[in-house]
Amino acid sequence: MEKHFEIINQCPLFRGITDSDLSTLLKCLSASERRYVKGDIVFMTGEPVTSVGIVLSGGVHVVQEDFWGNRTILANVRPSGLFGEAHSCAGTEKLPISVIAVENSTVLLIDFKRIITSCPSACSFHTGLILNMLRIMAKKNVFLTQKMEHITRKSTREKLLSYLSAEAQERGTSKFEIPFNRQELADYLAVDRSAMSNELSKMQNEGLLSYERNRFNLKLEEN
Amino acid sequence: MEKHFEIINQCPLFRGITDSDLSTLLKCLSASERRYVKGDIVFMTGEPVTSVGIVLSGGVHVVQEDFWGNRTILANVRPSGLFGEAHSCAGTEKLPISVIAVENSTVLLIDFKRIITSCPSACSFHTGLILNMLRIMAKKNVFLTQKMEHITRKSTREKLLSYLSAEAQERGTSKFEIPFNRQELADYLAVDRSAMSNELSKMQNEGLLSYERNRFNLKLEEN
DNA sequence: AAAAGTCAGTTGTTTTTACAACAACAATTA
DNA sequence: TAATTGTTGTTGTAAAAACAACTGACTTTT
Repeated sequence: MEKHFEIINQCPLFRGITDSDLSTLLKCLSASERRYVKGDIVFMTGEPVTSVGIVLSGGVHVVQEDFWGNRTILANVRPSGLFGEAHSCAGTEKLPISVIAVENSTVLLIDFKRIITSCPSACSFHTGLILNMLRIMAKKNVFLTQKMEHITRKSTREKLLSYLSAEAQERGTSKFEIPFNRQELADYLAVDRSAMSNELSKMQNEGLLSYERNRFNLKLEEN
Repeated sequence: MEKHFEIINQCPLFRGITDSDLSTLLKCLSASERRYVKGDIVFMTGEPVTSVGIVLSGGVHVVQEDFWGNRTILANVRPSGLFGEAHSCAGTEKLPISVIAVENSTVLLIDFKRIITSCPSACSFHTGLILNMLRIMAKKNVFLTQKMEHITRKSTREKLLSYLSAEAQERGTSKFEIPFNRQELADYLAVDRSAMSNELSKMQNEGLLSYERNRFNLKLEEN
């Protein structure tokens, strides 16, 4: 497992924990390293999940399969990436998703109870780990809430304005750059790219805003 | 503050904590009770937030105001309801939302740092509190992720199928009831009610599913 | 029992969006 | 430099969605 220490350290769950402590901590957590070959199922839909996973090598997909068998990839997790934290913490009884190895992979599994239960030897790292976990989920929460805010708007225009407005406010200026190209923005807002481009054009004509590539400028009134 | 103990106890943050302990705990947390008159601002957009709030009486709105001043109500928090937990935990520097008293209200504010920092007297409740917080955020996380999964679909049909499919899988049966009426479902999926009703009709005609009021039955193939 | 209210489905119309195809331009690579 | 690839904007068309208005079934209130 030692050879993966670098990867593990990059995982936000272990932020602030030194290499020398890591070994003790992992033992204390009874973390277990598992190998999967391409196509293997790490977590299975419908089953309960009690562990969080960290990809050490290879990669896994978080996928969802609907009633009719249509499969959607929800996430692509790469080395040092975390998965299953929300469900194992929330105590989900039937996983609504599956986790599948997309190539030969190694994964570190940690029983969630172990993370939140102080060990008999009262190792001081649990607290740090729990706080890391808290922060990870809080950030994801904020992210999802913001995105939801944009996506729940009915029209493309409203989605765009909601998103651009939020960017402007976060930066505290009406001139700003966005971290997406058009296709990425369209995917983020769940709309068609060309329709979105079109809507941007219209808004520019109407004097609501101006832009060039990923530089935007929001305008109050028409001036 | 004692008169609000019942309300506080109903807050998921204090789950598992007895009334007799509550008093000690609140003191340890330096929880402060604040009064607001209708229209007062509890948290202000653009400012950092370091506390979580619990509504004791009255009620607050979490609102978002965009660049052009259009206001949206994101949440309506009633007594025993929690707000600000994700942002105060994530360390958001500029709050993207405001919290406003919709009537004369009392609110309990707790500094987030106090929650996550073990007090000198090593009161044992912090751990419980932190775990409650973890679980609250994890559940919200799961909820948001699932909803996002449905809403990011482009067409009304896809949104419906994604949602209904998830319900069926969660219950482990193709016949189930949903906890929404049509208008609520339409709001949840961010689509127009009549258009949604229409789409449901079409799908029933096509033999994909059948329904009556809020009882649904998903069907494999046409049979 | 009548009246009012709620809820779901239906229809027709208008508006919006997706989709497809292409042109202009920029950036990258050979 | 030429060729290739990627990105953005534009246009036309077809499909989908929103919107508005109305019906009928069922509930609750008076």
